[in-house]
Amino acid sequence: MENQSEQSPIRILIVDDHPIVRAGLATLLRREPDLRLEGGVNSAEEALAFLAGHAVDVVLLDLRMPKTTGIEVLPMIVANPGAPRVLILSSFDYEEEIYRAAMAGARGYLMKSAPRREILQAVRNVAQGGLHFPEGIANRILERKGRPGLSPREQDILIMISKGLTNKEIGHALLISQFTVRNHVNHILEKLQASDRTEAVSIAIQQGVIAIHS
Amino acid sequence: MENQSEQSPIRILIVDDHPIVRAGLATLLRREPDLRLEGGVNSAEEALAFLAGHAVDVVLLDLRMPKTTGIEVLPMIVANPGAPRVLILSSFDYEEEIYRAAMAGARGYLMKSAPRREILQAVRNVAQGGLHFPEGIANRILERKGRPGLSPREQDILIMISKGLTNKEIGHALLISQFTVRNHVNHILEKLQASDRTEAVSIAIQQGVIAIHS
DNA sequence: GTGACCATAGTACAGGTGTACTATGGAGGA
DNA sequence: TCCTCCATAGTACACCTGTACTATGGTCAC
Repeated sequence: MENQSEQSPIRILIVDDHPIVRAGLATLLRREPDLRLEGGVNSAEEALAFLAGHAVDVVLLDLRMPKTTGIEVLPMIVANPGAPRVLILSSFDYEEEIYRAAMAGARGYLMKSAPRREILQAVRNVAQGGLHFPEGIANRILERKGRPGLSPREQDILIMISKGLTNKEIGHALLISQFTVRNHVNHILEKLQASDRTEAVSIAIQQGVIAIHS
Repeated sequence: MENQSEQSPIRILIVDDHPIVRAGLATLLRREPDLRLEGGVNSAEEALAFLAGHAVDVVLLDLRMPKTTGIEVLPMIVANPGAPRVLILSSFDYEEEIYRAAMAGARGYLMKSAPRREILQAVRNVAQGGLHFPEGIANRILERKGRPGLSPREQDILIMISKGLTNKEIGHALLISQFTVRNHVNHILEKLQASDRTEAVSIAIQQGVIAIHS
């Protein structure tokens, strides 16, 4: 595990549902003698199947994919000892997403808009056991660590708020009192530092706390 | 303008701030004998500069870019006669974005997750003067055509709503009465078919009517 | 110039929201 | 055990919101 470039190459799997991105990464990685692209798949399911049959050092994982998302397979990939290191590739820097990825065992986080040089550096860095989280993001994660996250109940309620339901309607739907709902709402406002339910939804979508429903 | 593949190749410019995506597209396009990649730039400004000095048939344009966005340069690219055809490349299918791109003169709209085959087909289609909007999207645009869009004033107010301001605060900031603000809000709710201001923000972010502020 | 839309301003009222409290019971960590 | 967090439930009150109206003046297209 010292100088990989003169020993065995770093074996890489790309997991991304965008053919263009897979092709771009493949082109980039193939130029490097110390890196070997073992495969590219377009879903979380295929990634698990591939990993069952191939030895891989680093998985480049897209977070936003149809069906099973990157954040969902991440724990399954890194679970057993000797598992590949996972480097997240994302289009966004939604804090919540980065935070969850870090907590779920990702070894690094890269924006797809990163320059080629940084991508190669991150792959090598992660392969050698390092962590690669971009400048500033680490700080933001630490900031967030102090603040508590939303509880499951609070998340449920926030999603219903984003759909325009009133406290009374939410209480009815969840079979709890509207007063309880109001308490949860107040906690949500505190935690997100929002001044009202509308700003809370805005912040939550922005931070990736709740998904943008289509 | 008949059979391009046996005459001059289709000249292409890629405008995208993601190096990986540019590399992937370049790899894809270079394999095709009837397509010629003239260049790849990473911002709207560079695109205009490039187009001033090079003849190009098709521009592959990313909508989401830092500084000037794709939607902003689009009119500048297609303005003069003999201008290249523009094919939008987006990561999303936000209706509002597609609609605005179509209205601003784009000849096609592609998701980055589209298969390679479809991308090549779209490029050739657009180069020959055709339109390439994916299934379903055309219908959704037509549906939307019936509905009026938000007026500039309404957009201003919606953005302030998303930041948690009350009607009174918005009125004060915009130097108008809170009653006027309330009227605008009601029009926003009608137009977006939202049940309250919170759902309006949720819908607006989802549709790309207002940006996700960072 | 007539109609359509936009931006402005107002009134009246029912009902929802946010704040500030108190309170209980369960789960889990130190 | 004690403390914290979570989920639950309630009261009281000031204020905000959404609805339903009316109304005026400007712009722009037909």
